Formats: sequence, structure tokens, C-alpha cells
Amino acid sequence: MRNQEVAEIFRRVAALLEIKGENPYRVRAYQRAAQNIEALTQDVEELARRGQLTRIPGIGADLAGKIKEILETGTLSLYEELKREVPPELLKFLEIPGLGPKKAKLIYETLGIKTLEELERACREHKIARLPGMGYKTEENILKGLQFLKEKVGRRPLGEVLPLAEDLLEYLRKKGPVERISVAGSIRRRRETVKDIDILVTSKRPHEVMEVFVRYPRVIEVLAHGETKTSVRVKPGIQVDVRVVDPECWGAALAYFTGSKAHNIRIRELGVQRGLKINEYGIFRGNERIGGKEEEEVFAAVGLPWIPPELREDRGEIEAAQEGRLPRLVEYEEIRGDAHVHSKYSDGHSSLEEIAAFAESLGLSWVGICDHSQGLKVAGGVPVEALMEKKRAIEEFNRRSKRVKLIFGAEVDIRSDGTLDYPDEVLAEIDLVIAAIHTGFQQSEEQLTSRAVAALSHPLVHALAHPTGRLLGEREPYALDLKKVIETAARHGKALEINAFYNRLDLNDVNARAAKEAGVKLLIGTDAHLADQMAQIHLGTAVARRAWCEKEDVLNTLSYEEFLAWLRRARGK
DNA sequence: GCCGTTTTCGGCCCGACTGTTTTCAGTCG
Repeated sequence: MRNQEVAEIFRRVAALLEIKGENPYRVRAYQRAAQNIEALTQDVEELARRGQLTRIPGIGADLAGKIKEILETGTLSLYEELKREVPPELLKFLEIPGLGPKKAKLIYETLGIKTLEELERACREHKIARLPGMGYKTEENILKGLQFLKEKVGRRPLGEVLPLAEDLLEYLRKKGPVERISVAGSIRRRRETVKDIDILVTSKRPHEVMEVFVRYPRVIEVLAHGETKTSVRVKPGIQVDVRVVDPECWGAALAYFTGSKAHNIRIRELGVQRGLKINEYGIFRGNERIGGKEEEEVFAAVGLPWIPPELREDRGEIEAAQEGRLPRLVEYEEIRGDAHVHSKYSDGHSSLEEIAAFAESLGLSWVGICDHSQGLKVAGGVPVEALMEKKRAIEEFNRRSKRVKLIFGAEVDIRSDGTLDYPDEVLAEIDLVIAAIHTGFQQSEEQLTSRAVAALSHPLVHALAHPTGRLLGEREPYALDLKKVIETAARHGKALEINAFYNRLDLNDVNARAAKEAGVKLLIGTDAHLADQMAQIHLGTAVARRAWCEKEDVLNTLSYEEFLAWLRRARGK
């Protein structure tokens, strides 16, 4: 899949056009095209072959031609031209908060500055303040922005920020005079990474809420402190915005601040078609306010049912809602088991008893104990003898335990040559076999793909764990033809994992959706190495929801007996 | 550059805030 490559070029073209001062709607066309290609669950190359590129929303004849050009030549002549006109280093300027395309262009054209270092020096020498429309505040803000970039406080994994957001909600509920309160923004949509925390509140005494908020113990800096909007930075450097709105505006404001931006734009466009104006204060016909107290009213005003936040990315949810085919998303409460947990038998830190007890506290009824296989020495891979001991221990445990059942499993290493790290007669003893690539990340796409394909084709394997190997903010997915992997899983009736560990989330939303569309079942596993980490199971469910998965797409919704039956079926009994 | 129960041109979502300005452009979400 080269979708990402095409999207990235379009995104850069959009930014370069923006700096050039081109027609903003042309810029938006490239941005929208990039976003829609990125969200595509199909292979853009295949759509190109079939002449179906213009079926992608936002792709017309012109952009279809440009996509073909990228696929054929690896680049785009327009992009190469733009790079000659506008130094591509300037794209970095746009990452500085407060510095947009207009100022970037002015700084480059009048001062010839094109690197971040030169920009910093120019600020210190007060060369920027002399430019028209800029002043000392501008310099100060650019310097602050540069510092911000240096500290690399960009997007953080959802799993890292969510506990903080929940603690803040709890704090405000307890200490502030709040009536309704909710997290909004990308956290509410459960995006895999988030930049800041948005909290929406209704209150009769907004002033007090804000006073309480700025006294939250982890606040390190107050950025803005007003009656309706207050922004602070809290301890690990995350910005938190709290907005207090009138109860009559709650629904409109919640929809507005939940986003995504692309989704909101579509909703408002639908509003315009109906002669309505929709903003964070409500729904308006002319000057008359006709609703906005509840979120449902916003959707109803444009003829839609309520759309779950996880779907609000303008990835087809609006069309689906219009046609009455929104998925009935898998619910967080429907998850009954965690398929991938490490115990003391390999590099985990918890005993079988501790794992089961914690699972019970989470309301789960089964856990797959999948320790590493023998060859993975660095992770305490389990030798065959110890593996059989573990099997007996699990059987013994299950005889005693009524509420939580453990499943004898293994995370079996897929070796460099595509063979598995236990012999077949051992694999046959293991009830749940998830295969995974842990070594040889530098291999070619052909090699890596054939390893994954070989594992999924093996009759005793049930699923492929963390299929792409990516680590959020640390490691890119390794070269893998995921389309082939998904096809293989579909052909053999195998599952693909949604690894719920907070910095993996692998498969991600788009890939999991592609798997679902291919008829592949998804299996959520936390990869917990400490029983407490099983609490992250909801992150995997969130990915499944963002992937449009329904209950039957996710094997974790099965009961213990049903799941065992699936495991046997997947091996052709 | 896209797109059409306002169809092949002329629109394209909406408002707040900031900083620089005397009425507004740029940026952001």
C-alpha cells in the first residue's frame, strides 16, 4: 500500500501552496485529498488500476492524474516545481505555533531566512519586529514556539494522556461547581495520539470553576485565564483547555469541540444546504436559535442520527448515517477477554493468580496467557519443558477458578526464515498460538511479508500479533505488504491482533478497518507484562470502534467456551 | 481543485483570539 506516500506528497504540496499564497480552496483540496487517501482501506494503486480514483471523495480528474503520476514516477512534477520555488525547509516554520504561511513567506522573502536556526537568531536580533504586521510580541511568540518544538512536545499516545484527563475530570467534578462535564477533542474521539486535553463544562458559577481549575496541582503554567476559556500547561507539558458554556449550548459546543475539524465542516455544509447555521452556540435559522442543548439535536438538524465520536473523522460516517448504515459499534462492555498477556513464565511480572484476579476486577472472564517462545532469549522465551509445566499449571488453575478462565497460549516468534519457534507437535499442544515478528526488522518487504504470510498459513497458528511492529513516536511500521497479510488471514480464517499496549495500537484504526472489510476477525490483546496493564484493554476496543468494528468482528466479545470453539475451528478442528 | 434537489460556474464552515492595527490580517481549532 502506497497510500501513505501519496498522502504525504499531497500534504506537502498543500503546505507549499499555502506558503506561496495560492487560492486557499486549492490548498484545502490537497489537504482533503491527503486525508481521504490516508483513511482509505483500499489500496490506492488498485483503485488506480481499476480507474476508480475519482470515487475517492475530494479526488477529481486532476488529482486522479496526479495520483497516477506519483504511483508511476515516485514523485509529482508539481511538487518538484514547488520545491524549487519555495525552500522545503520552510515547511518546518509551519510547525511553530503562531507562525503560519503568510508570516513564513514574509520572513523568507524579505530576510531570506529559511532555517530554524536563522529564524531564532533573527528574533534575538529583533529583525522580525521590523517587518510590517509584526512586532516584539511576534518575536517572543516565535521564540516560545521554537522552544516548544525543541522540547518535542508534539502528539502523545492516547494511553499516556487519558489517565490525566480522567483525573482532571474527577478533580473538577469534586472541587468545582460543575453541572455537566465531558472531555472533548481527539481524546473523546479516541485518536491514537493527542495534542492537548479539551474539557467542556456547564456551570452556574463559571468564575469559580476556572479558579479551581488553575489550582489543579499539576499546573505548571497558566496560558490564558478567562471566564469562558482557560488554558494551562500541566506537568508532562500538555496543554489543557477548559471551556464553560451555557447549558443551552451544551450539545452544540460538545459536537463542535469534539470535532474532527473535517467532520464538523461536513456537518456545517449540510446545515448550509438546509438554510441553517451551525456553530458552537447552537443551530440557527436566520437569527432564530432552533436548538443545540443536546448533541443529538445537531445531527438531527441535518437529518442524521447521532454519530459515535470515534467515527467522526469524515471517513464515510456522514454518508453511512445518511443511508442508515452506521455500524453498531462494539461496546466497551462487550469485551469479555484479553487474548495476549505475559506471565512470570517469560518476561511478565505477574503470576497466573494475579493475572486472573486483575482480569476479574476488570469484568473479564478469560485471559490468553501468551508468553514468548523458546528462541526469544532476551524476553525470557519459554523452553518446551517449562511450557508443559505451564500447561499443567493453567489446567490446575482452571479447575479451581470459576469466574475467570486462563487459556494456555504462546506468542510464538516467527523466525527470519518464516518458520515458527516451536516444533509442530509442541504447537499442537498450545490452545492459543499467536505468531509475531520480533527480529529482522531490516529485511526487505518481500522477506517480511513472506514471514507473516507463512505464519498465517500455518495450520496451527490462530493470529498474527502486532502485525506492523510500529511503536508510536519511536519506530515506524516495518516494510510489510499488509494487503497480502490481510488476504492471507482472510483466506485461512485467521485473526489479526489489535495490540492494545498504549504505544503499539497495532493494527491501527485504518488497517483494522481494512481487515474487517476483508472479513478478517480481530483479536484484542493488551500485551500486558504486569497484570495492571490489562486495564489498557479499552484502548484496543477504541481502535476497533474507530475501525468501524461491530461485536461480531471482535473475537474478544465471545464467551470462554465460544472462544475455545473458535480456536478449534480456526485449526480446522 | 472539487462539486452539483441553488449542476458545468461560482461557490466553497465558522468564530475567537492575538497583535498589530485605527478597521483588520493572520492564525488556530
